[in-house]
Amino acid sequence: MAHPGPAERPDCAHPGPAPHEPLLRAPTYLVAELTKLIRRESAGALPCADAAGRMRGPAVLVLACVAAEGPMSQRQVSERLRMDPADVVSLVDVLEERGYVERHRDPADRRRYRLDVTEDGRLFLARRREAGLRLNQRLFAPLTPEEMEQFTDMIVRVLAHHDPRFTEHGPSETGPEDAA
Amino acid sequence: MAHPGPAERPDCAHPGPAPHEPLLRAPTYLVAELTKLIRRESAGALPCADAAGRMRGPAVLVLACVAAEGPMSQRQVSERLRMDPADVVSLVDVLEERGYVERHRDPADRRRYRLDVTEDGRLFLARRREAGLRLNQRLFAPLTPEEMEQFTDMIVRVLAHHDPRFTEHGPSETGPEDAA
DNA sequence: TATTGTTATACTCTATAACTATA
DNA sequence: TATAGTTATAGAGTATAACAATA
Repeated sequence: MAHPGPAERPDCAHPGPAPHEPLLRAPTYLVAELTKLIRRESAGALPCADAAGRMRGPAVLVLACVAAEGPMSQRQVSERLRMDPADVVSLVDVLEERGYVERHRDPADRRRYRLDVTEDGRLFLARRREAGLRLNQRLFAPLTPEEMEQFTDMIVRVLAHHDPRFTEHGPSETGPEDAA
Repeated sequence: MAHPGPAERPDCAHPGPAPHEPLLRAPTYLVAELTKLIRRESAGALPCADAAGRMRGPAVLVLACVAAEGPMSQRQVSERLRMDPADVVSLVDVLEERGYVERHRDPADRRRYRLDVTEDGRLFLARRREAGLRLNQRLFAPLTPEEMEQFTDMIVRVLAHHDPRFTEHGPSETGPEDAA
């Protein structure tokens, strides 16, 4: 075929450039597209350290959480990361199998585990973090460092407005209702 | 009051409002959290116009695309929205079933369809768009209009750097490699 | 285009076991 | 003790979205 252009649209010469205008300014659409871009660019760019290719986003998140906040229970992980407790189970399974965390029963409350990061876990996390920095540089190359700062600040502010996890000083009493 | 706030634990150093610092500044993590927030806030806030609850994100996207850029083929839709052609099929099925678009064979090339939006389709889109605006106001309440503008601009710039669909004047020859 | 199937993620529901509080 | 209520984990199952293989 000669060209894949629209047959009967003389005013639209180019085959597939930009998505339609109204969407181009819809923040939720843009965030969704950005997420898809991140997914595409992340593929293969981050160490997964697993023949089966596990150790993806959520698993790394759990590992980072335990590494940063010290020994904690699975319940606490699920609260910090706002993940479903049911999903944390299998993620910790993977981490434990890889030797990145260890499950010990908490003697104070034997219902819960005490998750401990291993040295291997910290090593993996360090490698992953470095790869993440390179990825970010590539991903957000068009933004100046100041803009990058503004960008993350704005997201944190939006998140904090709806989610007490992102407030500076712990869960506050003010919520989304204030400005709604 | 159903705040899923972290449980107060006297034996834990700081019972833990905010996720750990390194993550708090990682843009890709923040974007992922923002996406989850959008999902949560969107639930029930947008008209789905379907007993089965279809007409979700992707279907509306396809409808908006056809509505904004005029009659086009499914292949063109998949290119504009960077969706898998296989997924466009079932989305158009839903839209057709709802009476929002019509499939006509393109007389110029009978292999492809010519998708046309119906009046019902435009009506639904208008309602949906209005609900979307209200949702955005609630979602991004902490940002000033200027910041909102900067925010969307920055995302578009980042997207354009990796994806020719988002360049102003159609697919250009310059790509991510230029500044990488 | 269409069909079929796979995978990742997020969420729902239920079950079991261990804890807490109280009579 | 006994009883009831709560919490931590586990497991099965569902829904959406992205994607691969093939007709």
